[in-house]
Amino acid sequence: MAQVTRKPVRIPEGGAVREVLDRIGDKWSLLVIGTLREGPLRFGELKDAVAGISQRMLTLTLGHLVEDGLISRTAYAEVPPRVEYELTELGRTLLPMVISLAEWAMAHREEINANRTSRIRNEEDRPDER
Amino acid sequence: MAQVTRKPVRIPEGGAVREVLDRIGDKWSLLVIGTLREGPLRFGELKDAVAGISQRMLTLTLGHLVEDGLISRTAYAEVPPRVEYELTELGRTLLPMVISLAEWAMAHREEINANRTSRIRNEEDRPDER
DNA sequence: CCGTATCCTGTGGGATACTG
DNA sequence: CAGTATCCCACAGGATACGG
Repeated sequence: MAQVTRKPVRIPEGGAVREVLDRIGDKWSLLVIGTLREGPLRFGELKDAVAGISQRMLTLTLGHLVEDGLISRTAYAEVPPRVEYELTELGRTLLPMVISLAEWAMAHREEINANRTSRIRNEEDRPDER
Repeated sequence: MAQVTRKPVRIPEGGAVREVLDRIGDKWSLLVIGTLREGPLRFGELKDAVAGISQRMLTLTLGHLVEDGLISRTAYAEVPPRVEYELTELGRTLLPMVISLAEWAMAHREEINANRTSRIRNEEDRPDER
């Protein structure tokens, strides 16, 4: 997702979709939201739960989501600092889709992989058909 | 979405979600899929319907989606070439989520924008609080 | 009309090191 | 523990021109 830098893009009305996709359609947002479905989590817990995410990206992603009002951030002034992130009302309205998407992903992963590798094999089998 | 270049990323099991998100979570895939909800469309029609997409990206996106078996491509050997794209069975199973997502986007766009701009204003009001 | 081939830039995002 | 600060570059993706 590059060069979205607020182009003119008049976009009749489906623009709203683009706009929101530019927000939650990045590499980690949906994953983070889905991870918070059970309840609040600390920074470190999220880091562990969302496998593969870097500290930097978790910070940034959380920042955006808090900014957009999808999750809330609560910092407890304790000795080892503790910060908890939790879905807001708004964030929770997004949850059903995230969960559906995740389930769809799990259910059809194999099929998609099969499709694409079979197609690749077909192309490789005919070295020069152009 | 950069450097997804098939990292090792062991990811316990939510990896399936990452994998699928890497496919349909790009800038245009969901938009294209949503646009095909009514039925088959020609290349040019898609280009017009998906506001803002470049010819190149439409070609690439369609290519991936066909590869993954989410949409089908039918070329008619006519004088001005005609090519139609249509959701496959698999692709249609994804439609409910895409539509929900789009509706959610339209419904909450304002709210999200309000959240973020109010926050930005707060920061700007205090020019030097660092 | 439907692409494909190039070229080129912006930026997403990882790695690493440092603070309160 | 929970970030911030830098550095850095692979690559998404726009613009443009050409081809069947």
